[in-house]
Amino acid sequence: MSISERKTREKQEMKALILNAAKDMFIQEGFEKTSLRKIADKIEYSPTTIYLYYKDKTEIFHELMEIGFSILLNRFSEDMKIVNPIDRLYALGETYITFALENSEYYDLMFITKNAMDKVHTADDWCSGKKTFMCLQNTVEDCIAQNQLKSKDPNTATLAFWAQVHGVVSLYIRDRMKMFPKESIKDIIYASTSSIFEMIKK
Amino acid sequence: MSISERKTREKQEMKALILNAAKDMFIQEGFEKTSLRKIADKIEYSPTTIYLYYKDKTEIFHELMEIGFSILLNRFSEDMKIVNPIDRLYALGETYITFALENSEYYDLMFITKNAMDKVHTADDWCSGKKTFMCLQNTVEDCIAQNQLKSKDPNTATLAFWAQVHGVVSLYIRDRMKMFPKESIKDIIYASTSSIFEMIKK
DNA sequence: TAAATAAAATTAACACTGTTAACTTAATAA
DNA sequence: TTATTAAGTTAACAGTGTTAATTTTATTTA
Repeated sequence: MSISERKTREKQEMKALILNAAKDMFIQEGFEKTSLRKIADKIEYSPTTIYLYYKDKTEIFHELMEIGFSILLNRFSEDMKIVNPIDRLYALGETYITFALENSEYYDLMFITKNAMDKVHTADDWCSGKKTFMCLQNTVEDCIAQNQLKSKDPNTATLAFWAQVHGVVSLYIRDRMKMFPKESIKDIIYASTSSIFEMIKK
Repeated sequence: MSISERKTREKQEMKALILNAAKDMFIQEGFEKTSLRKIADKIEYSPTTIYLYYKDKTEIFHELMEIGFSILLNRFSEDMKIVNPIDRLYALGETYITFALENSEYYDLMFITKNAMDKVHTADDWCSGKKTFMCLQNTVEDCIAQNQLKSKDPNTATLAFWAQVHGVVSLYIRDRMKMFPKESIKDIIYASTSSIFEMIKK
């Protein structure tokens, strides 16, 4: 039985090899500019070999997306230990922004890239994606339950907070902040979010 | 001198013909999936003819972006007549969201699409883009001057407000709101923004 | 160990893409 | 009417994702 074990292990290693090469190129060049032939070149295999391990290009993409979400979920898990809901909410926001600025290409394909959600249907896909969202939603609900937020409706409050942090980092990542002083952009990003935070809490 | 006049007019008409065909396809299919050959097919010209009127594919794209900004600027101009700064600010936010929901492909290429800003350098490009931003910035400054906002810093306040509306519509446009009840998404979008608005004003 | 089978990887090919160069057709000027 | 300029087309290049057929390699069976 050890031969089939090795086989599955080798299959896993090959998938990892492809994924790793793809990751580097996605991060540097983006999804569209990264071709399967370039990935194949990098790992010194023929382009079609990739199809023996991944159904198509988007499947590689989705696996990277899952990795991104598991990284973010990991960082969120630390914040979830904070007992006071409003402090927890603030920590989640800061973690979110820091993750986006440090892993902008991951963030890009998780929250911005077009058509990434096309084939996300089953509950199994998008799993850690939903979990990260639940961290935020539960925290907002806790805040409301403990009367720490001005808003009473969990849905609108969750979206408002998420939209705030997503808005600011996605404008930055997609290069729409040219009208702000370049040297202090990151400061402004954090400052604008924490100023909003001060206003939404009681 | 009337022949050269006609020539320049015909050139303009041809550009408009291409742009119009491209617009429809961009709006329905997006930038990447719209090929020059398909555009050429639609207007019944050969693909290379397009190059006699536009430098490359991105130049068509940028002209569409300019059109989008001029539409938005037009709607903003109406709001700018409102004398009370805080009312004006609220109107701008609502106009922004409505524009984004009604013209999502325009919005997409104006504020989300990757690399769209690559060749935007000169002050002449991006002109109405900057003007729309100035509407928001000036209004925020007016609000602060009249002590109608809790925030004192124009930069962070402007970004915070913009990020709020951009965040919410871009999550919607790029299909990241599957966890919200589908039938009431648009309501939640407007509700979350106006709830934030109530909190940032004095 | 040698032949048969299964798995892994490759080459060739298809139908696309944006873009350039060379050629043909139509319109203007001499 | 001929020479010149402009407009439009065809052919071609280098690239893309993907499929089918083929070869190479590894494993199993006789």
